[in-house]
Amino acid sequence: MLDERKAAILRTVVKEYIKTAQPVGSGAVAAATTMSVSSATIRNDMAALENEGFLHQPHTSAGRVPTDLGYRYFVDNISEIELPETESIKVVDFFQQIRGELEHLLKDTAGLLSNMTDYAAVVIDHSTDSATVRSFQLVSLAPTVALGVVVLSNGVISKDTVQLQSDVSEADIASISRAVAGCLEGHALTEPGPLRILGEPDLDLLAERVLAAVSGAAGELDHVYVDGAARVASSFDAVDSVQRVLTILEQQLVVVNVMTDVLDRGLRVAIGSETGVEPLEECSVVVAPFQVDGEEVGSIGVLGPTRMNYPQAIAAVAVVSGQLGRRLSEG
Amino acid sequence: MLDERKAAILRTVVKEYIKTAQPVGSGAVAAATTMSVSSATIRNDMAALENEGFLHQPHTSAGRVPTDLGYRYFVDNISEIELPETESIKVVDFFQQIRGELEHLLKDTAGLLSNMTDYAAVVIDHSTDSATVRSFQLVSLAPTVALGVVVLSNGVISKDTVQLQSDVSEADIASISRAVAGCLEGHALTEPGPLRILGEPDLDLLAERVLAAVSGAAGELDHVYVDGAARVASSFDAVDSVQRVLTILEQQLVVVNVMTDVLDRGLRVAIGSETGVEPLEECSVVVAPFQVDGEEVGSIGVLGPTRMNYPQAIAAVAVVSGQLGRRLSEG
DNA sequence: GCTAGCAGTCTATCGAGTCGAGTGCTGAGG
DNA sequence: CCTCAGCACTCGACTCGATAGACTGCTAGC
Repeated sequence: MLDERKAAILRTVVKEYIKTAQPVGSGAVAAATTMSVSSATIRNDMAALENEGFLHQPHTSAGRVPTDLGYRYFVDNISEIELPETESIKVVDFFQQIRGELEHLLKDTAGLLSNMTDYAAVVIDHSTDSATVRSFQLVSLAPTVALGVVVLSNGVISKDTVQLQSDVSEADIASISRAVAGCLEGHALTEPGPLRILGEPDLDLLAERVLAAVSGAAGELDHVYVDGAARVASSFDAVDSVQRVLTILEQQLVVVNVMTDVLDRGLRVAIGSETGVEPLEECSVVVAPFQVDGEEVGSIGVLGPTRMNYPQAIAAVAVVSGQLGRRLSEG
Repeated sequence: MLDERKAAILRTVVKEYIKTAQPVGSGAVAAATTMSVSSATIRNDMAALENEGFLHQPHTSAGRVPTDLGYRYFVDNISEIELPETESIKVVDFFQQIRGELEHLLKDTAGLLSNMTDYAAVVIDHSTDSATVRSFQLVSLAPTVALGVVVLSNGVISKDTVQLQSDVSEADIASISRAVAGCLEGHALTEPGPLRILGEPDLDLLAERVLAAVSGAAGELDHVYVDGAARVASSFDAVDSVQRVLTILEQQLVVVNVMTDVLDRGLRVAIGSETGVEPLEECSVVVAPFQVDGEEVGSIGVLGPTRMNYPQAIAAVAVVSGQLGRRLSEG
């Protein structure tokens, strides 16, 4: 545990470093706080903080830079999480005015969050896991290809093509369609009801395959929306850092894993190596789940440099996730 | 017009610069060619080439760098467009093995192209404009919200939500659904057939609104797939160049405009400012349309630095667009 | 028309020297 | 025991001058 003064010093070092991106010296800390101690005292404490692993000195005669541990202490002790009112109003307005498909809403939410924070933003939606099927239809595309189309209660559509070995008549397709629809409608896609027997072995087999294909496609339904990837570029000064991060951001699977992982560990913020992904060592992630009708159905987050404006990012993520949940609960 | 030797010199300068990213001197040109002239002669020609606008000298006592005009001459006079056989085989294999939805196919095609060239790749699909409707269904989502779902002959789904003023019974939704389906099925989404009159003014009005909404959504169907955006990072050495380019790549509308623009002007390659977009001044674009059954239904392209390996990129784009068209024509 | 040779130009690099920011330590004072 | 002014020290950043090297343009001879 840190005594109060050291904690204050650590806080100011982090804040200053976030602001200036330059190593922070004892003089700068003395100037930036209202503390009535001299820079010499601060120097002693900073040396101690370095020993304890919270700060790092790039070289003698340079100021200090926070370590991941330093940032960690900082975010664990943030008291005031507040967004300037103009910002919160922007968010509320955004969710009041937005109309249209769920997909667009989520994409635009990522855009909003990225805009507010100036980092890359991610929205992950698995509300589809718990949505119920409103309609199912099997549509014949080509002589031996059919497409199963599922409409879910949240307006999302899931589909999967099914290869048919031999020609199947339109009438048979229709009856398979009805049978599968019967066992899906009203249920979650992953938990279909019993499949009504059609009587013809060929068709029953096909119906089962269709059902398996369609409910199997449910796994792909973790929809991911990334926006503002370009913004992370300005946070780094080495081109290859930028490339590493962008490469990760392009792999949506990795992004999803990182975010769910962080949430599973009960964290809201993952700093540097805490992300668990080596190319993100210079990055931090701030996440929050969002809820619809009390149930967690997705998560949103931002990804930026470890030298991130945590209070602002945490506040933005919190407000947006709250408002997004509210908006989605309204339908 | 350039005499043969100057042309050869320009070619080598471009090739060397593409390879090394360093200004190319007369000595390097002499060493890289089989020409039996001395560096002094080459010097004279290079000075002339600079006067004519094909080369640029960053400063006295530096080698020369191609201008956009120099690249233009180079690409206009590329003779052998050939991909190493191993590469072409990779492409053919790729299209033989790939299965599944059109969307995944196109996304993976972008991935393939990016992989081959090491630049960002773009695939634009407007095959949906000419696809015919296989099925239409109106699904009720909430008391006053319904979703029109269109399944097209290429397996693509288009949808649009429709707000209903008042409660509409399930039976009425079904009859609207049938009416709209009747006038859409078998037609292109943009050219529906006549709408069957239901007799009830309220429902007819609603049916028209649904039809308008659904065929209006067709405009959004220009599907764009971008892959390998991260790769462009390594092509530049200034972080803000990277950011400018990435910002453009994130705006799919701009990307589509640039690519269709280039094709409309009858070009296959746009170099630097030829792209018509200011942030892409340091970039070049190589595009090709792809055809299904003889009809152009989309385009693919790569985006990289002006210092691009044009022969390789042009060859890759050509081969991939050809194979993609062939694959899609097979169904 | 070509080219060897040469003088001239400009960059990149290196070392020396200086500046300044910031440190750690010490010793005096509360 | 804590605080702090003072001081010597360290080390990166910047400047300057000199040097080396990469090219060039020009000239004069073949």
